[in-house]
Amino acid sequence: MKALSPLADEQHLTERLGTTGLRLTPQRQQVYDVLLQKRNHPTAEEVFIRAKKAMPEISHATVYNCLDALVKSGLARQVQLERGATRFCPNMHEHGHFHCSACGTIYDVDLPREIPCVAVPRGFRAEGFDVTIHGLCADCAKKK
Amino acid sequence: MKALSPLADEQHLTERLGTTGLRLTPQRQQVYDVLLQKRNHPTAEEVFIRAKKAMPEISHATVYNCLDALVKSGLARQVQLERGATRFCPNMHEHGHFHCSACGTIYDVDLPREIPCVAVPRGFRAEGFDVTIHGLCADCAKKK
DNA sequence: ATCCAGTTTAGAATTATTCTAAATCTTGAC
DNA sequence: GTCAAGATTTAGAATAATTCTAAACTGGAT
Repeated sequence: MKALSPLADEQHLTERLGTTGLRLTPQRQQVYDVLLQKRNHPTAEEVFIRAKKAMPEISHATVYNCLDALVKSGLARQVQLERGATRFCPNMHEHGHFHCSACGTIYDVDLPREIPCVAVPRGFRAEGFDVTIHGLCADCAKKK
Repeated sequence: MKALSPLADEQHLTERLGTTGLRLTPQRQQVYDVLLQKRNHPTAEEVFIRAKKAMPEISHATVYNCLDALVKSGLARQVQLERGATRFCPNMHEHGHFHCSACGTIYDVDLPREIPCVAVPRGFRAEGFDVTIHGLCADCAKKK
């Protein structure tokens, strides 16, 4: 019998990965455990360092691969929109962004007039917010 | 008399930059014009390439500097949260993120139960959304 | 046993961003 | 006007983040 991960529910992992045709591997389990163990929104590099402690042979590329696998199968989120270069926008009116997950294009979208108030923790001072919607743009939705 | 930028309102630029103690320079004006001319959420590299056409001696570092200046003085937004490494989060419950602009820490925050519907353009298929609030966390707000 | 697709590995390559030091420009004080 | 201080720009080096590559490994299906 394999040692069960103390954190990740193996069955759940296998199931979720399965939905995207991906396998549960020790590395993916390890990376997932790292995310669960300390929920401080680590970077890929931090995940790599922490995963390496338990699994010294794990490589950089594998951590990226595992993170992709987790994100694709809905087990983790990228806090940032996408990897790669930062994008800029001169539209300072209140608006949100729509990010097409197929072609990567970003569109401005209107936000509803009524913005509900988000409760921030005591002592926090909110200055603004960003809303990003992800999905498929019209062109990519048609092609599917 | 200096050639007036066809797009950027020089007075407005000077004013906004001034609020953060920054000067209006030809490079900043150029970078701002590039953003205004084609609003396709370009990366810094794209801005560099386009700015170079009108101002061949402009350097990479200057483009980054100008973009920073524009963002700091509220003339442009970074579509992504912050530059640098992408962060990951295993919390798949509906929640938003609070990003402290002073220390960079990211906190999970609850979203209101009532999420107003955002109208996406016809044919677009929305799959999910992200909300990020920026401001100061309690610790950093106290220090100010 | 063999094949196949998926996965991992080390390390190279590429891309994105920041840093450095010198040169240039502005502004305000004299 | 002249000068010093500080801000800004520049080219290019340095660093950081991410992706790519080719070879080796794995586990399940034939």
